[in-house]
Amino acid sequence: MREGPDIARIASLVGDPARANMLSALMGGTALTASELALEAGVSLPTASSHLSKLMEGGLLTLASQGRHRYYGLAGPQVAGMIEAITGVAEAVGPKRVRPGPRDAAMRVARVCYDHLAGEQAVAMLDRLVDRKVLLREDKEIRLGPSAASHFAAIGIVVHDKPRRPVCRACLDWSVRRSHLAGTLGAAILDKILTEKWARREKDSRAVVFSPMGRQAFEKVFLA
Amino acid sequence: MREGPDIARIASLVGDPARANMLSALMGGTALTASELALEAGVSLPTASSHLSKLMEGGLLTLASQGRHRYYGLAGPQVAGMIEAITGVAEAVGPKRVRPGPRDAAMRVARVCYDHLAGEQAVAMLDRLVDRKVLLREDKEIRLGPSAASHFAAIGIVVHDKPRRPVCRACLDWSVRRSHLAGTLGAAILDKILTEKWARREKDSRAVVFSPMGRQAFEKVFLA
DNA sequence: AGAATGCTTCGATGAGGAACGAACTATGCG
DNA sequence: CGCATAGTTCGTTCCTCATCGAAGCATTCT
Repeated sequence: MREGPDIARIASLVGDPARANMLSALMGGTALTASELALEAGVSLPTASSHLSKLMEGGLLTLASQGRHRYYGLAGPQVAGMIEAITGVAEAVGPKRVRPGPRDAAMRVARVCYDHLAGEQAVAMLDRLVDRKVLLREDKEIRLGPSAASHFAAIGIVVHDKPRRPVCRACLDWSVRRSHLAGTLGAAILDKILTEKWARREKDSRAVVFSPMGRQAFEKVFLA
Repeated sequence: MREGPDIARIASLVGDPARANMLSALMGGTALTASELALEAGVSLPTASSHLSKLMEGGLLTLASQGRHRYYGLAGPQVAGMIEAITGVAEAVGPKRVRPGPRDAAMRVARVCYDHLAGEQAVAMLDRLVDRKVLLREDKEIRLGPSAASHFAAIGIVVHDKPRRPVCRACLDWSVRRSHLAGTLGAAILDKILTEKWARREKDSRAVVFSPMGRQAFEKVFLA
């Protein structure tokens, strides 16, 4: 019998369909209320509430009470990364994917991963930033290059030098199976993409759809 | 209700304690037989077999049949990465590691792993044997060195040159996270330790407790 | 205050699945 | 061939846990 971290406990939390749906919904990055999550999961409110307390107890969620609303969100990037990893395996071993619908295609191109961008676009972006030595990829770690601060400042992104969480993190992309950029920098970039209206979030999905002009702007700034 | 890859299915496979233990055991990279995995998981053979077919069906394992042995291994790096991710979260949110009890401490020092010795003692022993070039460590494989036969013969251990199962095998130690010696040689050594009464097995546990004199003898022979 | 909304707790029900013993199949050994 | 080892399949038992309705708190609105 082995011991160590109780991985079964965590996995079984994700292993219930209702809870898995809730977690997937929260991968969008926005905190949701119990009722919204109940709807996402397709269960009644009491059932959802029970699931949510289990997820809380398991440390996978955070809770922000605002008046009579209680907003549940993922506990952190590490949890998000775990969900992505599981999603990747599910995708890979998943039974003969029926033809991916248009929404799946959009998801593959660009989607929200917790608080940063994922998908082919995101992977390409990280590749290019590393190519240009703005970022330095070291094994599994990503660090800022010497020119990083000025580079991002020119775009209008301030890179905090002492954030609570890492500026850069590699996050494995389930659709491309290569890393994309997470961390505060990844979050800031996604924020820019959305506030500049280069892209908009698909309703009720994690997909991020670029406008033709937005794509051009994005490519000019990040893929040049 | 959401669709997409069935993450709950995958997570629930990992979510059973027995299966989680098996997968953790396989994280060492070496494929293991059903009986070994049953032991690791602390369940009976039929139960283990049932779990293994579920893991196979879920696509998390590969199977290599060799004669009447069936070696199960992780399906690939992606699966390993997922386990790592889950382990990371479990570690992070895991309840304030309670101080390991006396029996746990004993387990950490020396315990039975299927039919050979594991724990700090076993890891130290393998290190020393490799140092002295009695055994040769090649990547994940372990082979007999030129002096091995005479060396073990002197101790009273006959090394079969054509055994049914490998003479040497590396087995990852969960407490030390390094390899110890398995295979028929590992089994023979454990046998010697017990028949010489250097140590006795703790009742109803995998722990192996050395007597003061037994420890001296063991160290003289294997750690000199 | 009273009513309405958002959510949790309680209790009962039911289904899934984890467990093992016993019997069966397959491979290897003498 | 018969015996031993490795593993699977079958059938049964048992228990966990997901589910929902009803009732109970809590917060805000009027």
